[in-house]
Amino acid sequence: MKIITAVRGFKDILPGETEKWRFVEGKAREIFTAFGFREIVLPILEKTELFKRSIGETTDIVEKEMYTFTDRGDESLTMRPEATASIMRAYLEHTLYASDTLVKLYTIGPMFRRERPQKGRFRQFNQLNAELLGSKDPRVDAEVILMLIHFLRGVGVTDAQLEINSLGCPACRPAFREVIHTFLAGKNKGLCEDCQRRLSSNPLRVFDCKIEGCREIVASAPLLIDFLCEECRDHFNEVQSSLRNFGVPFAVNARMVRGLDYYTKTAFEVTTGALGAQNAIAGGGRYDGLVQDLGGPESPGIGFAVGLERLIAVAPIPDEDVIRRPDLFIAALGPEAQDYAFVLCNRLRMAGALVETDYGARSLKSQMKRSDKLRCRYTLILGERELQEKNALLRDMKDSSQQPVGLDDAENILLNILGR
RNA sequence: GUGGGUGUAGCUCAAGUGGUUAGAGUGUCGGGUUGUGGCCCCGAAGGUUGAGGGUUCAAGUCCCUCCACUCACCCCA
Repeated sequence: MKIITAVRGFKDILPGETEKWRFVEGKAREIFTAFGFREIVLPILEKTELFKRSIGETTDIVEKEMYTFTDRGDESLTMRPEATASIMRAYLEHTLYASDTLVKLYTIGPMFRRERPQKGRFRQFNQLNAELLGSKDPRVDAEVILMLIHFLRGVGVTDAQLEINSLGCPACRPAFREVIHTFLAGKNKGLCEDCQRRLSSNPLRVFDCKIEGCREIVASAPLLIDFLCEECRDHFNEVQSSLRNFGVPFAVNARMVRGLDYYTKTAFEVTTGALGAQNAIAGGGRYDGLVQDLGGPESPGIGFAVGLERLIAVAPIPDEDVIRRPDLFIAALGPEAQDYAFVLCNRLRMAGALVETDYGARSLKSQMKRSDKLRCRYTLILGERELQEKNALLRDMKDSSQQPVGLDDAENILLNILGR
């Protein structure tokens, strides 16, 4: 019979990997907490309308990547493709803005997008999101970015590149769209097919094209940051000076755009060379109009998302740092010793020690081999002779030395040796 | 959605232009040696060669279809 496999693009995270995930999540909680962020846990399923309104009807995510279905009550539901929309929904639904003007939230969990799987891209993937609502101070932008960089360093990622840009606001962006559209329309023959299409749908996207011909044209194109309104320009400058004050290295990439419509002003991306084409491990930006678009009060916000699969793929986390080695292996020979081992093993576990044993009545050789493989610190050898003499041999795996342990108070002696 | 690459044991890979019973290393299990594990030696289990069809006396090998994985486009974290 053929076994059932996981759905395409959906991955199991196996022991050996899970420890790294817990390590990264722990680091995030520790650092985000220090910056005053509180955790929020959100549902995976939302009304489809939420994503259409926030991400944008004509974005790729909404147009062709969402897992959308009609449930038994004839309601259109969608498995969230990102977290910001849900956070905004909860923010409004529970009027979180009423209790404090500044709301800082983070969340960790799976997102779903039906794309073709590829290196660093899955249909279910996990994101770490942080959002700060209620301030449009540019120093807040820098602070959020600082927190992100600090976190990445905390998990060992030090060679990542931070790029920032300003996407303008409803005051200056439409005018620039006209400028760029006019500019490109005159040279549209040199553009690739995709970019010809983008010309009408979203001209700003042409800046992001990797095709040589398009890049050449774009190289001489006017840039949005040269057309920013005064407010946006000042904001962007202050974000940059704040980042410099913090000593956060960055580069301005005037061609960076984002795939979600709600971004305004500051946008940023963290990339690494080790991931192939999917080189962004984190991205985010400001979204000053989003809450209002969803029917709420004026609440400027900024946030980012970290792709955890990608981060864990590049973060240098050695196994030794995160996987707990067993303290002790009890090798028992014969039924009586096994009975004894069963009791001792579990008593030690209840006292907090990580203890392994073998139940198969197998040879000492086999049991020692397993002890080695599990990299147990100590091995306790317990045979009939030892039972009669009321002791057992405790072998230190590091230096091969061994010492007898009295059986009458083996539990205490062992806990003492194991440092528990 | 569009291309390219790859599918043989749990894992990494072999099997000249089709040709006996599809092999090896590693891992697993058992045994020998060892002062009681590591090193070494012996043995065993483990395969519908991704699936289905076709060509042929004969298919892991050639052809077709499908599937999966993978990389890239696209998009994004």
